[in-house]
Amino acid sequence: MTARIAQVDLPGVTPSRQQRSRETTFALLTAGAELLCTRNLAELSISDLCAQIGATVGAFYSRFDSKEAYFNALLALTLEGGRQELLKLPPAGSVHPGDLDAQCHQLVRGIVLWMRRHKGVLRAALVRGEHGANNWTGFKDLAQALSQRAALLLRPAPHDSGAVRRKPAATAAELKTVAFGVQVVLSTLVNAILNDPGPLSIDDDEIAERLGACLVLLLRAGSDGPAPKPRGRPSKR
Amino acid sequence: MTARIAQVDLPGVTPSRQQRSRETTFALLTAGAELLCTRNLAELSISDLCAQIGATVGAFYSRFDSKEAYFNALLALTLEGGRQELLKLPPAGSVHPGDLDAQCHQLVRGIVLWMRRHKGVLRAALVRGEHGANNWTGFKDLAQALSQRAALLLRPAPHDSGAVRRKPAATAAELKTVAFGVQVVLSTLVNAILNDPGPLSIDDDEIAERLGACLVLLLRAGSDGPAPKPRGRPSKR
DNA sequence: CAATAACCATAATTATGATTATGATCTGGA
DNA sequence: TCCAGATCATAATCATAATTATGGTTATTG
Repeated sequence: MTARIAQVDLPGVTPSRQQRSRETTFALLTAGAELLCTRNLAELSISDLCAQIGATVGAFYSRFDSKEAYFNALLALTLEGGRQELLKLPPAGSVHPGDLDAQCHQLVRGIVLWMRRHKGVLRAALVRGEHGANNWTGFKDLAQALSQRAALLLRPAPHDSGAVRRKPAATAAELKTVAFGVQVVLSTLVNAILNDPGPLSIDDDEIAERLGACLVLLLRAGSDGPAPKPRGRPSKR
Repeated sequence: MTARIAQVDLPGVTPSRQQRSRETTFALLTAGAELLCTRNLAELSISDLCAQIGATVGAFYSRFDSKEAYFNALLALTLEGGRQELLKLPPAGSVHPGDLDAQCHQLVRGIVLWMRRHKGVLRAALVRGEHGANNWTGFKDLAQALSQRAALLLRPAPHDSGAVRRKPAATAAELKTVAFGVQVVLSTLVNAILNDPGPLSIDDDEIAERLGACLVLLLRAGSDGPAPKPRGRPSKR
């Protein structure tokens, strides 16, 4: 999404055969991402969008099959960028146990920075009610990938330090703890983008601090202590 | 919202002068809450809504000024009910320090149960992009009230046990910690309602367990240890 | 430098659903 | 019981914005 005015090959997007159309396609996508910081998807009319870049609806429909296809493309590109960027966090593959704290903070901070940069598209996508699941699965995939990433924080890669004090593989319970931690972190950020309930907003650096710390607490509590004391009957999932 | 077919006096709602209309008003509100579990607000057409209860659009518009007024009323009633219900949680006003754990769990569980029961309206309200702030402020108020409530958990009411080991009033830092904890809990639940990202959904009892435990961790960490170690420059707010 | 296909602008068309107009039918108080 | 509202049903409006139709303009290619 940054600078590559390269081909965009996605369903519902007419492939460009000339440089000109590649540019309008790109311009439309970029302008949309920008405008979605203000309006939501329903409020973003095709003609507004086109006016923004000095084009007309005719141009739009010669590039995209429909408004939905357009937004799907925009979202797909955004998420793909996110995958690229986030899955290299935290940078170091193997860490010393003591680094858990720093690594968590770094991971969360990376997520926050990415989300800030894509507020508009993310909000629009998250708000889009029901419809085809095509939409939300992309998020789930990303979240799951992040979860796996975070699991590595807890249990460094098997071939790591010589010490063999812990089993190399994380237990199922630990995996669930990690997944829940990621759910909490992402949910808080998503809600900050959607509703900004306060006290901390997505643009406060402190939100990254606190969520990082929160993740540390959850991971630690889940890995040494027993599972959070069960009450009531067992739940599903 | 439960059984009182009493007057509903809200802006945009025409006051009923006959029993009949009181009933249709109530039926419309109830049916809307139900239908919103499936569709979102945009997908809920007035005629669908009316068909649902065997009425027609004429009836609707003789009760409500507009669709927006209708939903505002629905939301207002829902939130009012929430205030009534949630602000009596946790039941005991004064608690022993050791009860923090149990109280947190109870508070969170209460919130979860309430949210489950109002999924539809809550989702619709949360999804409603931008527009007049009339909407979201209701939530903020509730969240803030909950926050104060939670603050009491941390620091029991001043006139409590004879022991004077802690200052009776919570520090500003502690209040912020509490507010953040509430933000995390509510955000996770809101996102569970909106997007159900997993692993835990709003209908899993385990989500209440884990969030309760999470709240405990956050409160404890914030009240004894120093604030989460600051890195980078200080943030706003 | 044509000729042909891409590309795009303009001006309809269409679909949807909220809102209103109009007149019947009901209700509660006298 | 009877009637003046109150309430509701039906059938138009209206507004909005997505989508299409049509034809002109621009780029590639032989």
